[in-house]
Amino acid sequence: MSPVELLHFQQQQALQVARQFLLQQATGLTSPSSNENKQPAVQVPVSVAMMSPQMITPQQMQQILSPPQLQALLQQQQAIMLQQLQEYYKKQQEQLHLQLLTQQQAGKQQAKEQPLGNKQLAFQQQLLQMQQLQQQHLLNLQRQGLVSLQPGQGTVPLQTLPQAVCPSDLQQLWKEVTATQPVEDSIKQEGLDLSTNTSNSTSFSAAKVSPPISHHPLPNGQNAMLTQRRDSSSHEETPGSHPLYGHGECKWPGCETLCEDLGQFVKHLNTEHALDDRSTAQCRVQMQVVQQLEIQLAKESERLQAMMAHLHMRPSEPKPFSQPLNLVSSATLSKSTSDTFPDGLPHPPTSATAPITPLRQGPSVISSSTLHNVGPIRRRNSDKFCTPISSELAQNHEFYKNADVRPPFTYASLIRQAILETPDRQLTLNEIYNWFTRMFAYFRRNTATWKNAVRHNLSLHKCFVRVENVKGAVWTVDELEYQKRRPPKMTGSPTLVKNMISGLSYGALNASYQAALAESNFPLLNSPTMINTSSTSGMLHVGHDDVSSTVEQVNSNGSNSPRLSPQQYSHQVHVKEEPTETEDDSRPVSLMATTNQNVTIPDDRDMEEELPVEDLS
DNA sequence: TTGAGATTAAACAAGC
DNA sequence: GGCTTGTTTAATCTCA
Repeated sequence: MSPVELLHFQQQQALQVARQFLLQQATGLTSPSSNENKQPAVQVPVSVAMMSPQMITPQQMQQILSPPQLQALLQQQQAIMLQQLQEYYKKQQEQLHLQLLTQQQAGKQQAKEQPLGNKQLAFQQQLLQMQQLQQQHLLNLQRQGLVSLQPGQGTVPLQTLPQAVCPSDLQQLWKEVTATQPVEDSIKQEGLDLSTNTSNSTSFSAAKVSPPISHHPLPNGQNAMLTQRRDSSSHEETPGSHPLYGHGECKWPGCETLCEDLGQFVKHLNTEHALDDRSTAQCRVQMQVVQQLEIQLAKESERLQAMMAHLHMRPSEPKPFSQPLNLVSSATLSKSTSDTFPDGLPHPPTSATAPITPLRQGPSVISSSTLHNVGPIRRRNSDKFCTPISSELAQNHEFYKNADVRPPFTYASLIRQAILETPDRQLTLNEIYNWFTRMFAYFRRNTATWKNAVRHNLSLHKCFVRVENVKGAVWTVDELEYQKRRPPKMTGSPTLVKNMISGLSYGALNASYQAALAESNFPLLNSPTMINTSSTSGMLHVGHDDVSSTVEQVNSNGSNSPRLSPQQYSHQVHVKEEPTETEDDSRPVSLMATTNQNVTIPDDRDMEEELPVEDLS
């Protein structure tokens, strides 16, 4: 993208931001209910609210444009925004004045009964509010650096500017106003005195001012650039530009005094809008306006969150379901989710549903980047990063049970989980099938496919040991083999190791959600299902199963080596008798056949004796 | 680009 | 013979 294109793009963005704000302002002004809302104000950073989602980050801009270009760009944006805002406010003022005149004429007929019509007063108040809204918005813009003093304003006595009042000063003003004048009086005074300028010549003292532009850093780091731009001596902007000065007249609420140039305006500002009861009352009203705006913003934000929650959670869809943990795709969604649900976790679905998608979908339907279940993406994050599948299933049990979403786990991990969930750590093939269908809606169809896969996995992986008992053949898990089967891949990666330490390495989980899950996952890591104490599956590892279980965590813990952890290593020494590729090569049968033959023995006792014998071989 | 792992499909055998 | 269970191979896909 060339600088010219970027410039144009930025201008469009600035226009869009201005339009969005104007729309919000219009909504707030025309909404009668907004004035009735007396909820506590919610502090919402306007800089965030104003941020356009598609806005290019300052880092990107800095990479593309040179500092002078950036300065010119920002100045252009601000000029456009300011111009649009001023035009809008002027139109609003004209419209309100028109309505006011109409009401005044109508009010004259009722003047005998009501010296001052309520409607007229309401209009006046609305006009006042609108004007103060304009001022407040300009103040906000300036505080954020979106609108700044123009280069030519370097001569302006900044201490006289109303936006120079810092919050503490406003609080002081507030105290003064509340101590001297009731709110109603101040409003009424403003309402009746919109076009008069009767203030005295008291001026702001330097002690009561703060720097003209507060140094709230913008979230995207634009502060530095804007500061730099303020020091710039460039151009373009007409020197006679001021937030309260436009179209040759004073924009102070209710003033509209014509000023030929900025100097005259400044003089007018110092004399007519100095610190007095009237100005403090205006500040007080302005604070109320701000409060209402914040309430309105809070309402709109809440509405937005509800909309997003609706669109993502689809509660009214015929197949509602909650998203599993790793469905949260963005910080925004995460925020909305956490706001919607106090526990910060997606709530399980409340109703059983039919399969969401009849299509065969990729395992990683639940990746962070793919919120929706589309695309044959495969990602078995559980195996890759030793995901505590038990915790995942525990937290999203209802989801997987009802939603036709393929679980993001490998067949092997699912089979292992099914086996480990049983008290005796063993399952027949049919019981494994039942566990799959019971736990996952996804496995209630295409049975031939996934059952074949289950059988294939059971036979393929050495970690699954077939044991024949009196009831027939059952499958158990050799935890050690399971760990050996998948050596850690996070070799030397501090980040991954760190994630593993936390036990939250869902891979697809975003950082915020990982943080939210931290507490809930740790206890689950120690859940009984994660501790393998089965004597059956343990075979020769009786007494080591806890270690084996620990290995899963210890592995995650710190070993930055692809080799086994100390526990595993000692284990490996101890169980070196287990079939290895070399040993199998010397055998006439395959590894799997050997393993299975070794363990497919009449009873556990023989089985336990078998392997030490193999050790000797 | 490549290798490893996972998935899917299929063939085949054994047992009931 | 049909079904289930179990084994094995091969092709394909995904990801690091």
